[in-house]
Amino acid sequence: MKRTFITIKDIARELSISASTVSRALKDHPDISQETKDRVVAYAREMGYQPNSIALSLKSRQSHVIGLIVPEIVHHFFSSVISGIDEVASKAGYNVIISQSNESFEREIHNTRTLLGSRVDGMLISRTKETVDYDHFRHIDAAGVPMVFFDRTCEGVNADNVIIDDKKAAFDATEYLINTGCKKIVHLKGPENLTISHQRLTGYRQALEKHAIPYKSAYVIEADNYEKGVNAVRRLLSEHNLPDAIFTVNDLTALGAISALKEGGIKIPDQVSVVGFTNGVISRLSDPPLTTIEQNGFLMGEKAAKLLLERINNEEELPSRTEVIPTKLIVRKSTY
Amino acid sequence: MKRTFITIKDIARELSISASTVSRALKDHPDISQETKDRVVAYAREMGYQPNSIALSLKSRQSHVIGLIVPEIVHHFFSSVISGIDEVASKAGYNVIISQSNESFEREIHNTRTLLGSRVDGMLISRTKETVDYDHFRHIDAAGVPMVFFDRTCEGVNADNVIIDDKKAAFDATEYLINTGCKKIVHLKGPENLTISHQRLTGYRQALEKHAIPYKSAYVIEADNYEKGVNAVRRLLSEHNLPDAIFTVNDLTALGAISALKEGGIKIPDQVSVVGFTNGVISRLSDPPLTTIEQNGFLMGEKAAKLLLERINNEEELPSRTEVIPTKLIVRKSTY
DNA sequence: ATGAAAGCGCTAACAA
DNA sequence: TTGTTAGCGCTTTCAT
Repeated sequence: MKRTFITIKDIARELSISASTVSRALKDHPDISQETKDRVVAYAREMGYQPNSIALSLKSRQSHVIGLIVPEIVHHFFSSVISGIDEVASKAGYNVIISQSNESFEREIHNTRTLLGSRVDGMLISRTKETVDYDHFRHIDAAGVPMVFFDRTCEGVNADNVIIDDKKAAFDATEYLINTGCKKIVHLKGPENLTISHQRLTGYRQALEKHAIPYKSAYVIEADNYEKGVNAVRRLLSEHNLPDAIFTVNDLTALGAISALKEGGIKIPDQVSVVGFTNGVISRLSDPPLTTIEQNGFLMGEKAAKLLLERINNEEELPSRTEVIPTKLIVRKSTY
Repeated sequence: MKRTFITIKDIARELSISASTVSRALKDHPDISQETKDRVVAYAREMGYQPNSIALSLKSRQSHVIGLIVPEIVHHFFSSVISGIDEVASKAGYNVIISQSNESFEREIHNTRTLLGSRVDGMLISRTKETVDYDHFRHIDAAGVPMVFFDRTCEGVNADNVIIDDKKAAFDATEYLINTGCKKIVHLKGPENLTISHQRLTGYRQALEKHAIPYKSAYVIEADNYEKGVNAVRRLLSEHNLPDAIFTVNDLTALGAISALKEGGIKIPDQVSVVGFTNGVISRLSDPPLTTIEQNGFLMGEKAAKLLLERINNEEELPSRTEVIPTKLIVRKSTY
């Protein structure tokens, strides 16, 4: 299977003109006579000439490629982000090279090296949970390649960040529960070592505080996946410690909670309201449909790509910016 | 923000040797003295030298990049495929440029052009539902760029295909329904234009035939998303034409069907059994959990990438191959 | 209006 | 053992 790409030289030889004339004719340069242009364009089209962007990249020192590193592709949130990135990038004439770190620090480092070798014009990164050392990112910056972090930021690295306001989102969710009459609100929180867990917990506490509801540590339980959600709620039920609302760190955990509640014969939302976080596909389709926080991954991807393109196309050093993607409470049938 | 990449020339100048010596030293060429190698390697490492793969690509006429076109990234099945592709590609030293067609024929054509321009070494494609004309794919073949289609194939195009045994999977699903006592089995099928739709319909028919259940065209309705699933079943209900089972072309449609059944007060699976197709995350979490066909996207991605790499690394023309990924019926609570 | 030549970063055949 | 040269495909001064 051998490649058969026609080049500018081929066209030049065939039409007995020089390569530079062909090049100019192809880009409608004013110096070239209409007749020559017509001949060149006609022949190029006939032969299906496709400019070699590798040669262009080498010449212009611009690859028109954006490097992307995500922890996992198979994840509704991240794939939404990727989709948003692709949308903006392709419109601007950029290609996207994708790579996943699989939450492995080693792989993340390897990915940055590869992308640097590919001379990507910029990188979009969501770091792994493991990543605590940012030298590889500083190295990218030192090479003069702009970066934008999304969802998971890196303090102290010269780059833009795109995040959501976790604290406010959690506050909104909790306040909504309070406003619909709930007083005993359990929070199923995320792992200690993630910033989002803290932020969301803080938003929850602030809402309670505002409405003079005492904070009870027994009502905050670590659970961030389906199974843990099931177990946490089963325990509450067995202790006859039924709350009137549950606010979870993500949708899957909420579904686990709902499953355990149903199992215990508890009516949702009549006896217990449930609010999730993310607004993934599943939240719309669960039974009952889940009230949740919309965390717009597509928008985050679009925004991150736009910030990156701005940086790429700006000669001057821009100051580090942090963009906050708005969230929204989506009320469905798991609450009043 | 200006790029600061060090080149072989820079190293050569600094060490007062020629560029070719540096090049050879860096790849441990036997001709070069150990001393020179040491100096070069040390300096290169110190300066963080990263070979410019664009220059390498131009020289070697190999980009080590695979082009990927999917209809939609935000889709559990496709993101699984992408993940599998990335796994194999990155291990083999290939990058993946991703692009989505958004089920638009125009965009698909545009994507193929762009990727061709990028001189990708091969393409992995799942075409849009709209695509009926394959000239743009033939053009890729004419350029000598190998292709592998996955999930959605293109008859008459010189390429490999990776599919699942849709016919058998549909047969298995339908026969399972029959074996659990169902006789009036509705099939919500996919669009005419996709081979998978036909295959799944055929499997459904063959199962009926085997068990001497007459095929009724009124029981086969085109519906391939949530809303259409809802509508199709609502119509059946309003016509008092309740089946005892529904087999759908994908999970989302099944959930739509379930939603409409619940709305009509129909018990699942007591009155109607439901079987989906794909085994995405949602199927495990729906209420009731959905019986479905496991369609291993990750494996499909891995296989497709492997076939493509084989083609890329083989000079000889290989015959068109079709690889079938095994499926499995996952029985949950939406059936007996 | 067109052509010749140089160069982007790298490799490899050929010289020395 | 190392250097010189040419060339991958293209653009772009600088001639003509």
